[in-house]
Amino acid sequence: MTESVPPRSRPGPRRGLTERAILDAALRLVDAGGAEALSVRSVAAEMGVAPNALYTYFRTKADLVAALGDDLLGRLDLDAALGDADWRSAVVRLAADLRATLLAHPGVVPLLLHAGFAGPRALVAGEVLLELLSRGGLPADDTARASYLLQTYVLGTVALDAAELPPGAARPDDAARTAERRRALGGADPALLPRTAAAADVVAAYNGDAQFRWGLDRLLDGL
Amino acid sequence: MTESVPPRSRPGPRRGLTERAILDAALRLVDAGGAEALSVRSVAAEMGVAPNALYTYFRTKADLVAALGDDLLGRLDLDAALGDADWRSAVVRLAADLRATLLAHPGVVPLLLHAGFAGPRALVAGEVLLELLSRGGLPADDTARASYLLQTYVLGTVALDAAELPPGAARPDDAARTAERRRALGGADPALLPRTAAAADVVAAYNGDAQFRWGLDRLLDGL
DNA sequence: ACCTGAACACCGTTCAAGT
DNA sequence: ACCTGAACACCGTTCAAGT
Repeated sequence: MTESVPPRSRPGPRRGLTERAILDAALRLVDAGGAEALSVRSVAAEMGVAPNALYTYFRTKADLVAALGDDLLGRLDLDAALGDADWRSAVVRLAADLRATLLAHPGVVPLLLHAGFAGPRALVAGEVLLELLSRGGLPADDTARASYLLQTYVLGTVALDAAELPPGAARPDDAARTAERRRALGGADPALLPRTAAAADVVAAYNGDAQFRWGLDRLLDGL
Repeated sequence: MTESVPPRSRPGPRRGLTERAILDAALRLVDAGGAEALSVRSVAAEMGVAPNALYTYFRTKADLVAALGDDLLGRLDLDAALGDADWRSAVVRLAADLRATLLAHPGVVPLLLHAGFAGPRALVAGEVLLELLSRGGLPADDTARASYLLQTYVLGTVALDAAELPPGAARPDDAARTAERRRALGGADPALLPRTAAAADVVAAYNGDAQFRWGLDRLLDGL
């Protein structure tokens, strides 16, 4: 009998290969294996296409990474923050949302930090933060600087937390966090670093979210 | 006439290839070409040895990167901070030193963020920060959390700033910063992002260091 | 317009061998 | 102990060609 069409491996368009599907596949890979599991070739393999097929949708790998990061920022619930009558709790809500969204995909964090926050979704989120702060009645210049301050705080926190999260693993509980912090102290002699040894217990005893909100409150108190 | 020893390309030990020299070469490459200019092979080429020669000194590239980051933290002037009679100005001094040290080598920043701050030099610097904060008379638990807060702030600031610094270029002045911020807004319609457009001018009008110290002061006020 | 195959100049790392 | 040469399984990207 004559061969019918070979399953699917000839040139030409395919439905199913879209920008959206590529970003979903990329996020899946990063979630499973961390930032270094993301390559043009691994994404292509995940989608069952030739590596260079992706260049129809993204000009370079850097563009793909930027789009992946911005896509994540597009998932923030900006309306929820804008709808909060109290400006300060609205800011806390937005900051916590950003933190949770990024830590749900810790492998993306180093990619995002390297790429910067210049995508369209990032700009919109920044605009919302400025709106919320302006409701607080700060002097105009302070609003701009406070926005920058808040962004750096959230990013710094997320960066440090994400660096501790091994790819593909479940979020560690408090006990695991404590163990990890102690491990990070490594072979260092606790007698030489008495305050560090003590602080590791204190910080680890709070879960990351409580620690995050404590710092956020201190920061808002200073404004 | 008979050939004397070929210049130097045979197996066997060489003086000049040391951990220190490797880190210096690596830093030179990162300074010149950014984080992606750092490869095991590029460092080896810079030193005139075979790529695998480096594996005598570092088990993996990740180990080399971690050592590079920690080496930078070892350049902090901890004694200057400890010698400052006023605890608050000592903290500001240490934070500014850290920021300046990292931004002097912006290409290292993404590497450092990914690797975390778990090296011996990082631990010692953290210990000093805790010491300074404890002089401030905070409750013991707050000292630990304030230390974490300060670290995240400095890191976040540096990460955002470093993402804007092109590798190999001179530190941009205020005019260049303003132009860059406007460019980052890209094709975005300023009418849709009115507050962002206004804030870009405000933030860029301050140099990064003044902005950094403003945030640091707000933060310390909240403690 | 959208995809494939083949190729280019790279990677990090390992292994056997030389000094 | 310290280095080289050669090889392995990878990269991102480009180019010509097929539908």
